[in-house]
Amino acid sequence: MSPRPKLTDQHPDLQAAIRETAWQQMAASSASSLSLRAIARELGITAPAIYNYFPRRDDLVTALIVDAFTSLGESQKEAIRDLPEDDLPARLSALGLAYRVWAVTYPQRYQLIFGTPIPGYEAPADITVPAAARSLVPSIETLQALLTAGRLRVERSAPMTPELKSMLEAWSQFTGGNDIEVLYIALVIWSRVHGLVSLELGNQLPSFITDPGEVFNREIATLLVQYLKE
Amino acid sequence: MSPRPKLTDQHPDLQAAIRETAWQQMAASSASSLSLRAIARELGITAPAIYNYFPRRDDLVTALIVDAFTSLGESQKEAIRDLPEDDLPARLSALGLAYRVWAVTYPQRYQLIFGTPIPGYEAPADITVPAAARSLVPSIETLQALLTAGRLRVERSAPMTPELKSMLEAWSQFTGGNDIEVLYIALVIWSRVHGLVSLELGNQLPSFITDPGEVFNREIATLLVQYLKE
DNA sequence: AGCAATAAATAAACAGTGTATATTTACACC
DNA sequence: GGTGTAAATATACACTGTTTATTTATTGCT
Repeated sequence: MSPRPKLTDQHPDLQAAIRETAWQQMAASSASSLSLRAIARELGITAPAIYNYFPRRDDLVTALIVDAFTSLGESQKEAIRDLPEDDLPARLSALGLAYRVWAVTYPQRYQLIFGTPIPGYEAPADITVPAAARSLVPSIETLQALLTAGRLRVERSAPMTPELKSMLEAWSQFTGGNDIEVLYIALVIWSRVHGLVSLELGNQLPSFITDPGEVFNREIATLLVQYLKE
Repeated sequence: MSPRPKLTDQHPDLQAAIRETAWQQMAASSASSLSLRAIARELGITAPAIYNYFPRRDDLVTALIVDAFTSLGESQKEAIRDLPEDDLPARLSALGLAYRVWAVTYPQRYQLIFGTPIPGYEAPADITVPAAARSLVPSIETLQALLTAGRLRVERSAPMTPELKSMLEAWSQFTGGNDIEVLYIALVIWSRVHGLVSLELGNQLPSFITDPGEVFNREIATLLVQYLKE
């Protein structure tokens, strides 16, 4: 085999092909089974060739994480696209349910983002945190609309310390003026939804919970009861 | 070196020494840096020698996971030991706060249990799930005591489907007759606490949340407001 | 058109991993 | 005191990510 294949012989977009093959292999077994050599074998190239597109394995992993976050963000937008803009409770509920559906549908993407399946890999926070924040946008917008409509119940929370308030205010300045109570509730709702999904996918729920979706659905319904009024 | 060292020359309890060294190395770097060969080097033995104590690497990992769950359970018991038995809100709060303190103190143990840091490792649910359930016992007992004292607010949750009810009843039968609403609330409180801690340790919280403990503390306080009455 | 520069691949090698096999030897027991 | 067993070693295999030097297709310049 010649050291450099003719343009016509090789993949049109090897960079994308590598990512795609990586996803295929992670779907076939688990997120931790990512292997540069295996990807190279599948694509009919040698392992070092990948280094032209991803200087280190970690760069490939980071690219995959961005892919996964994008997929999550899309699914969140999708979830409320066909719902009437004024049915805010329905939209909030749909966002929560869609989070779990996405995670159960693509467990590898979920594990890649929220687990730590790649040994020695440390996610660059400057890339992953904004990507994560982007997928939170639909919930933040919905909660803000609820507050504006006077339908968000904020009085049933414990008081905020000045420290908490100032952190949330910094965040608010960044998002362009969301109410800090909106940001807080978005954060804790996310973490509630995330917590349940994380335990479900990690097989950590008590074995009696044969259908975690049942618990999840009730928790979403309870969220509405706890945080919405009227 | 002779194929078998004299008893006086070797570690008194090699099995324990292997686990201990594994913890040391995971603490030194990360949970994913577990390596049989590195452990063997540290102990002055060869890698295959470990197979006398753990037939596969996964068996060592499972033993470590049990260790970690035991540590978590101890810390939960410890958290309420010195609190008066009748101050149930204080006990519930202490259990929640102790969960995070434990996780932040021993991130490797936490990652080992709830992350998936070991490639290709699949936890045997028949071992890990009971271990996880054991560390839930203190919260379940506290919530049950709250219900008995008429201080648990159960009316602010969404209704249960028959399916959910029957799963919880099976669980109740196993724990020896806890109220199913107690089990449900224990589960969702755990998942709420777990969700926040998981995002904090995974560095997934928005960068503005410079002190996640602040969010956590308010969430524990809010939990008390939402689920306790009087 | 021809030549130099660049870019993208290969080949080979290194250090590391988990694991299987065969071999050696210290210990325990009859 | 010999025998059997158990616990270690030595060796080897197949894998991993990564580095280096080498080769060659493509591109740009004169």
